[in-house]
Amino acid sequence: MSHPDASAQAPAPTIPERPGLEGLEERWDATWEERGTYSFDRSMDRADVFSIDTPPPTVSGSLHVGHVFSYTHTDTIARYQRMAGKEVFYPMGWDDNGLPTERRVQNYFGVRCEPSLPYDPDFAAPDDAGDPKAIKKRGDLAISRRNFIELCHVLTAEDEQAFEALFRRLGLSVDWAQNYATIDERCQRVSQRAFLRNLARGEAYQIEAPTLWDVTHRTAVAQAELEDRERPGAYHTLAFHRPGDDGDIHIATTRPELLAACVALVAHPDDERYQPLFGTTVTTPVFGVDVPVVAHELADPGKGTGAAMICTFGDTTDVTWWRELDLDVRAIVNRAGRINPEPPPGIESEAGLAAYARLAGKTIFSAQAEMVEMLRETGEMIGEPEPITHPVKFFEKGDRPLEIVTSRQWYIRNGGRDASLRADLISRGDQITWHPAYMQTRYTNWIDGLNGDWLISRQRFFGVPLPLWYPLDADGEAVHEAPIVPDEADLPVDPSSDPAPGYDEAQRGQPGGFVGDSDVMDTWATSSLTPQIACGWEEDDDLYSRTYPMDLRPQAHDIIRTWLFSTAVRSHFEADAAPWAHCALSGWILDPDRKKMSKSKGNVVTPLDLLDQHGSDAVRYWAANGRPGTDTAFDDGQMKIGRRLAIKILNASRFALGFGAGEATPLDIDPAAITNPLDRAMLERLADLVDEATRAFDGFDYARALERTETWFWTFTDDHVELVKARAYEGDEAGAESARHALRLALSTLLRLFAPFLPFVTEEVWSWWRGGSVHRQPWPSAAELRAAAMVDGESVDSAMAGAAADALAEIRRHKTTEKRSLATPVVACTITDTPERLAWLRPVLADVAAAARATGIDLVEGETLSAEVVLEPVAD
RNA sequence: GGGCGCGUAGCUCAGCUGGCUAGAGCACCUCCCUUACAAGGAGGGGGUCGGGGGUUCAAGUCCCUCCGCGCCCA
Repeated sequence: MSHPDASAQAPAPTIPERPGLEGLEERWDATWEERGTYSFDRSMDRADVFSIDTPPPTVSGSLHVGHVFSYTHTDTIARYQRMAGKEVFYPMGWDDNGLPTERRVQNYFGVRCEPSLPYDPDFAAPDDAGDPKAIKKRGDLAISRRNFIELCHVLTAEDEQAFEALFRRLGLSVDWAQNYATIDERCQRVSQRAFLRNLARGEAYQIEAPTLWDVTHRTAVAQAELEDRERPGAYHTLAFHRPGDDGDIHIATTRPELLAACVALVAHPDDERYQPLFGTTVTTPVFGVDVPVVAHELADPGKGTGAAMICTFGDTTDVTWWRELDLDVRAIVNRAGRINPEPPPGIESEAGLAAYARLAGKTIFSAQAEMVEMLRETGEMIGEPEPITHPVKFFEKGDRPLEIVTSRQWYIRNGGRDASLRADLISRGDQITWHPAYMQTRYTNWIDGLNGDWLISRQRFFGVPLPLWYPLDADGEAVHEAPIVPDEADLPVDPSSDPAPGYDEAQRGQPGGFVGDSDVMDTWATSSLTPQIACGWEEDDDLYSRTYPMDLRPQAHDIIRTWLFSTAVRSHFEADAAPWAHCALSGWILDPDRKKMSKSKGNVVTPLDLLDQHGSDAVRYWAANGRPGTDTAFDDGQMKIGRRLAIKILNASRFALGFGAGEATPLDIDPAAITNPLDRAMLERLADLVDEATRAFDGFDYARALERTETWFWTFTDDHVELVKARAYEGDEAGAESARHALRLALSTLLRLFAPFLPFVTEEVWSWWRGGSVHRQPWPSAAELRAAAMVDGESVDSAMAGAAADALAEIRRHKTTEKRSLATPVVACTITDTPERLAWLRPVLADVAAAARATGIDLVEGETLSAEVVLEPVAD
């Protein structure tokens, strides 16, 4: 069964006198919506479906040129697959989950999320929303998490509409009935259900451990969210004391403020300077704490003095040392990024306690200054701090260096601690075809470099809550080892406002009662489930069976480590399968200075302006020229060329359809009428083009398909159209009909080849003379074209078309060189060429002569192509 | 420091498993209103394919090395 848009009757032709591009976007978007041109037909079998795991754009913010770029790539593939016979499942999602939205909602409404508050069903958005002055006056309103999330929906709904409008304008062939939003009820349900199943199977676990911590956002962050930034710092050389009078050991550190947290000194086992000291004890400066000297390969003999202090915890290496060397914990930094008021165990001397008191409560920054001051006072700092620049770990959305604090967090296994899972996930990569192929290396490398499991709990509000409660013992302490889980049928739940199963809300926080887990899940813990969400996992079995695993994941290459990898993890656990057959990694848009375009650099062009200025087809043309995986320069010159191409298609179509138009009967294409050798040679070449474009698209190389089609089309208009023009207008009946039917067949083919790239102009022209939507037509068939080019089972040599074009070009060259109009009649002409090429030329010579305005052309055998041309004398 | 990618005309880029004199578009110069299109057409100039070395009958293409740029990870 085919889509109704495919089979509609061809109308009587209506060809505008002066066709134009203006207004095509609005008109055709409305028509497609009305006809359901892109709606998914869920009666199709899995084998006939092509399903796309569309990236949900972050709704808090705006779409930029990069979105236009990469979403167009996917759309060209979607449109090709649809025409190639697949029913395309092409949903859109909105990513409204997470920090960016949270911040906007806080600021816009002047509210603060307080997860301990109960849900207030009567809460209404503050009247002074969007008025910063009024909000500042009244202060932030504390509201429950569920109320907070409701406000997020209010704000994101507006953005979602604007995003949809832009994507429609761009011509994405998305089925807008398949939308989802990562914070909507369905996504929360899927996300919580997947977590519960991970938990039940032992793939999710909680542990109290040192954790990377962002002190600004007061949340734990995962390895995938880290980035290194170069920051100024300084090596401070500190003197540790050996027992008795054995002298000092000097160590260099960039974080002297953590001296109070020092639990050991470390050096490389092969470092001869320190070998005698391993196993001995030294005393820390200022605090006078005894710490062991230990050996570990991660200590770098070339750095500083070769010895380093291990603090709990200054960086991830400290964590490794602490774990592998079984050291004490002496934590001094709290979750607000300040020094704890109470001294850690081990600081006992009066002087040590007094020194610690000077640090207590200070920020990291001022603690460092204070510490340096104390070291100076005691003379235990050697020389002056030596300024350096070094990489410091940051949360990618944070602006203060990460600290490490010990806290209880939830994790999902991802191979970071398990070699066999790691190997399984790496080999999942082999079940996916990567476009371009080298991107798989990044996936493999990322997994290889993992150093821990995936931390998914976040101490934030606007996310999917962890669906967990904990019983409280008789003292009112949470029993974390015995989490209470909801029934799947009750999902989604919010433990901060829903009571734990088997308990009454009144028991919340009471000894013997329960407490809800107040954490939410990492955004990626939801977006890693987009295939499950979009395909209706455990929600719509029928849809799921027809769409999952999906065919294509398109995405940007910078989130292979996050989105792509985490999706692979979830699918591995949930379906024991790779989530998709293909993934296509798009590049970035660079500005003309070859820098990545970004808002902060102020070089972003708004997409709507671009679409207004150049037209959607023209912008799509530019985007589709960006090859898969390749960064592409922003270039409005390319958009102008795209616009010119679209106009050329209108005009060429007007010519090709001009014969017999105006009559009340539809224009037909009768292959039997195509008898002229030049027409047949053209169709042979067109068949080659179809083969090439098809091959390119099958390899997801849309850019190549476009480039070949475009080149062919310009040659077609410059050469073939000029060569057949006279015959089409005034040739004998058979010759004229052959030209006209061949032109229509070529046009029908070209419109379909261009349709994935230029959906508006091709649909416009299609509507002049054909029924239904071009976007539901079958992809052109090279075999049909070759069949149409045959007469009595014989085909012609396509080289005839080239010979004719070359001969015509030779005559044109003479006219141009003599500065005459191309319309100048030729009174005598002799063409010399090889016997082989003359044989090609002979059957099509009449068209060449007519196009050259020559009364006749003589042929002479020779070595190479040349022409002697006598033009009509210039009139006096 | 490790991994990946890139470097071809002034600009943006094609050039696939090595094979005619290295291509396209834009820009530039000259010419042409020709009944689809002047938002067009015909022609022209412009490149030691980042440097060096190697394999080969043959290298922009394969190998090594160096230089420069970008990204990812330490």
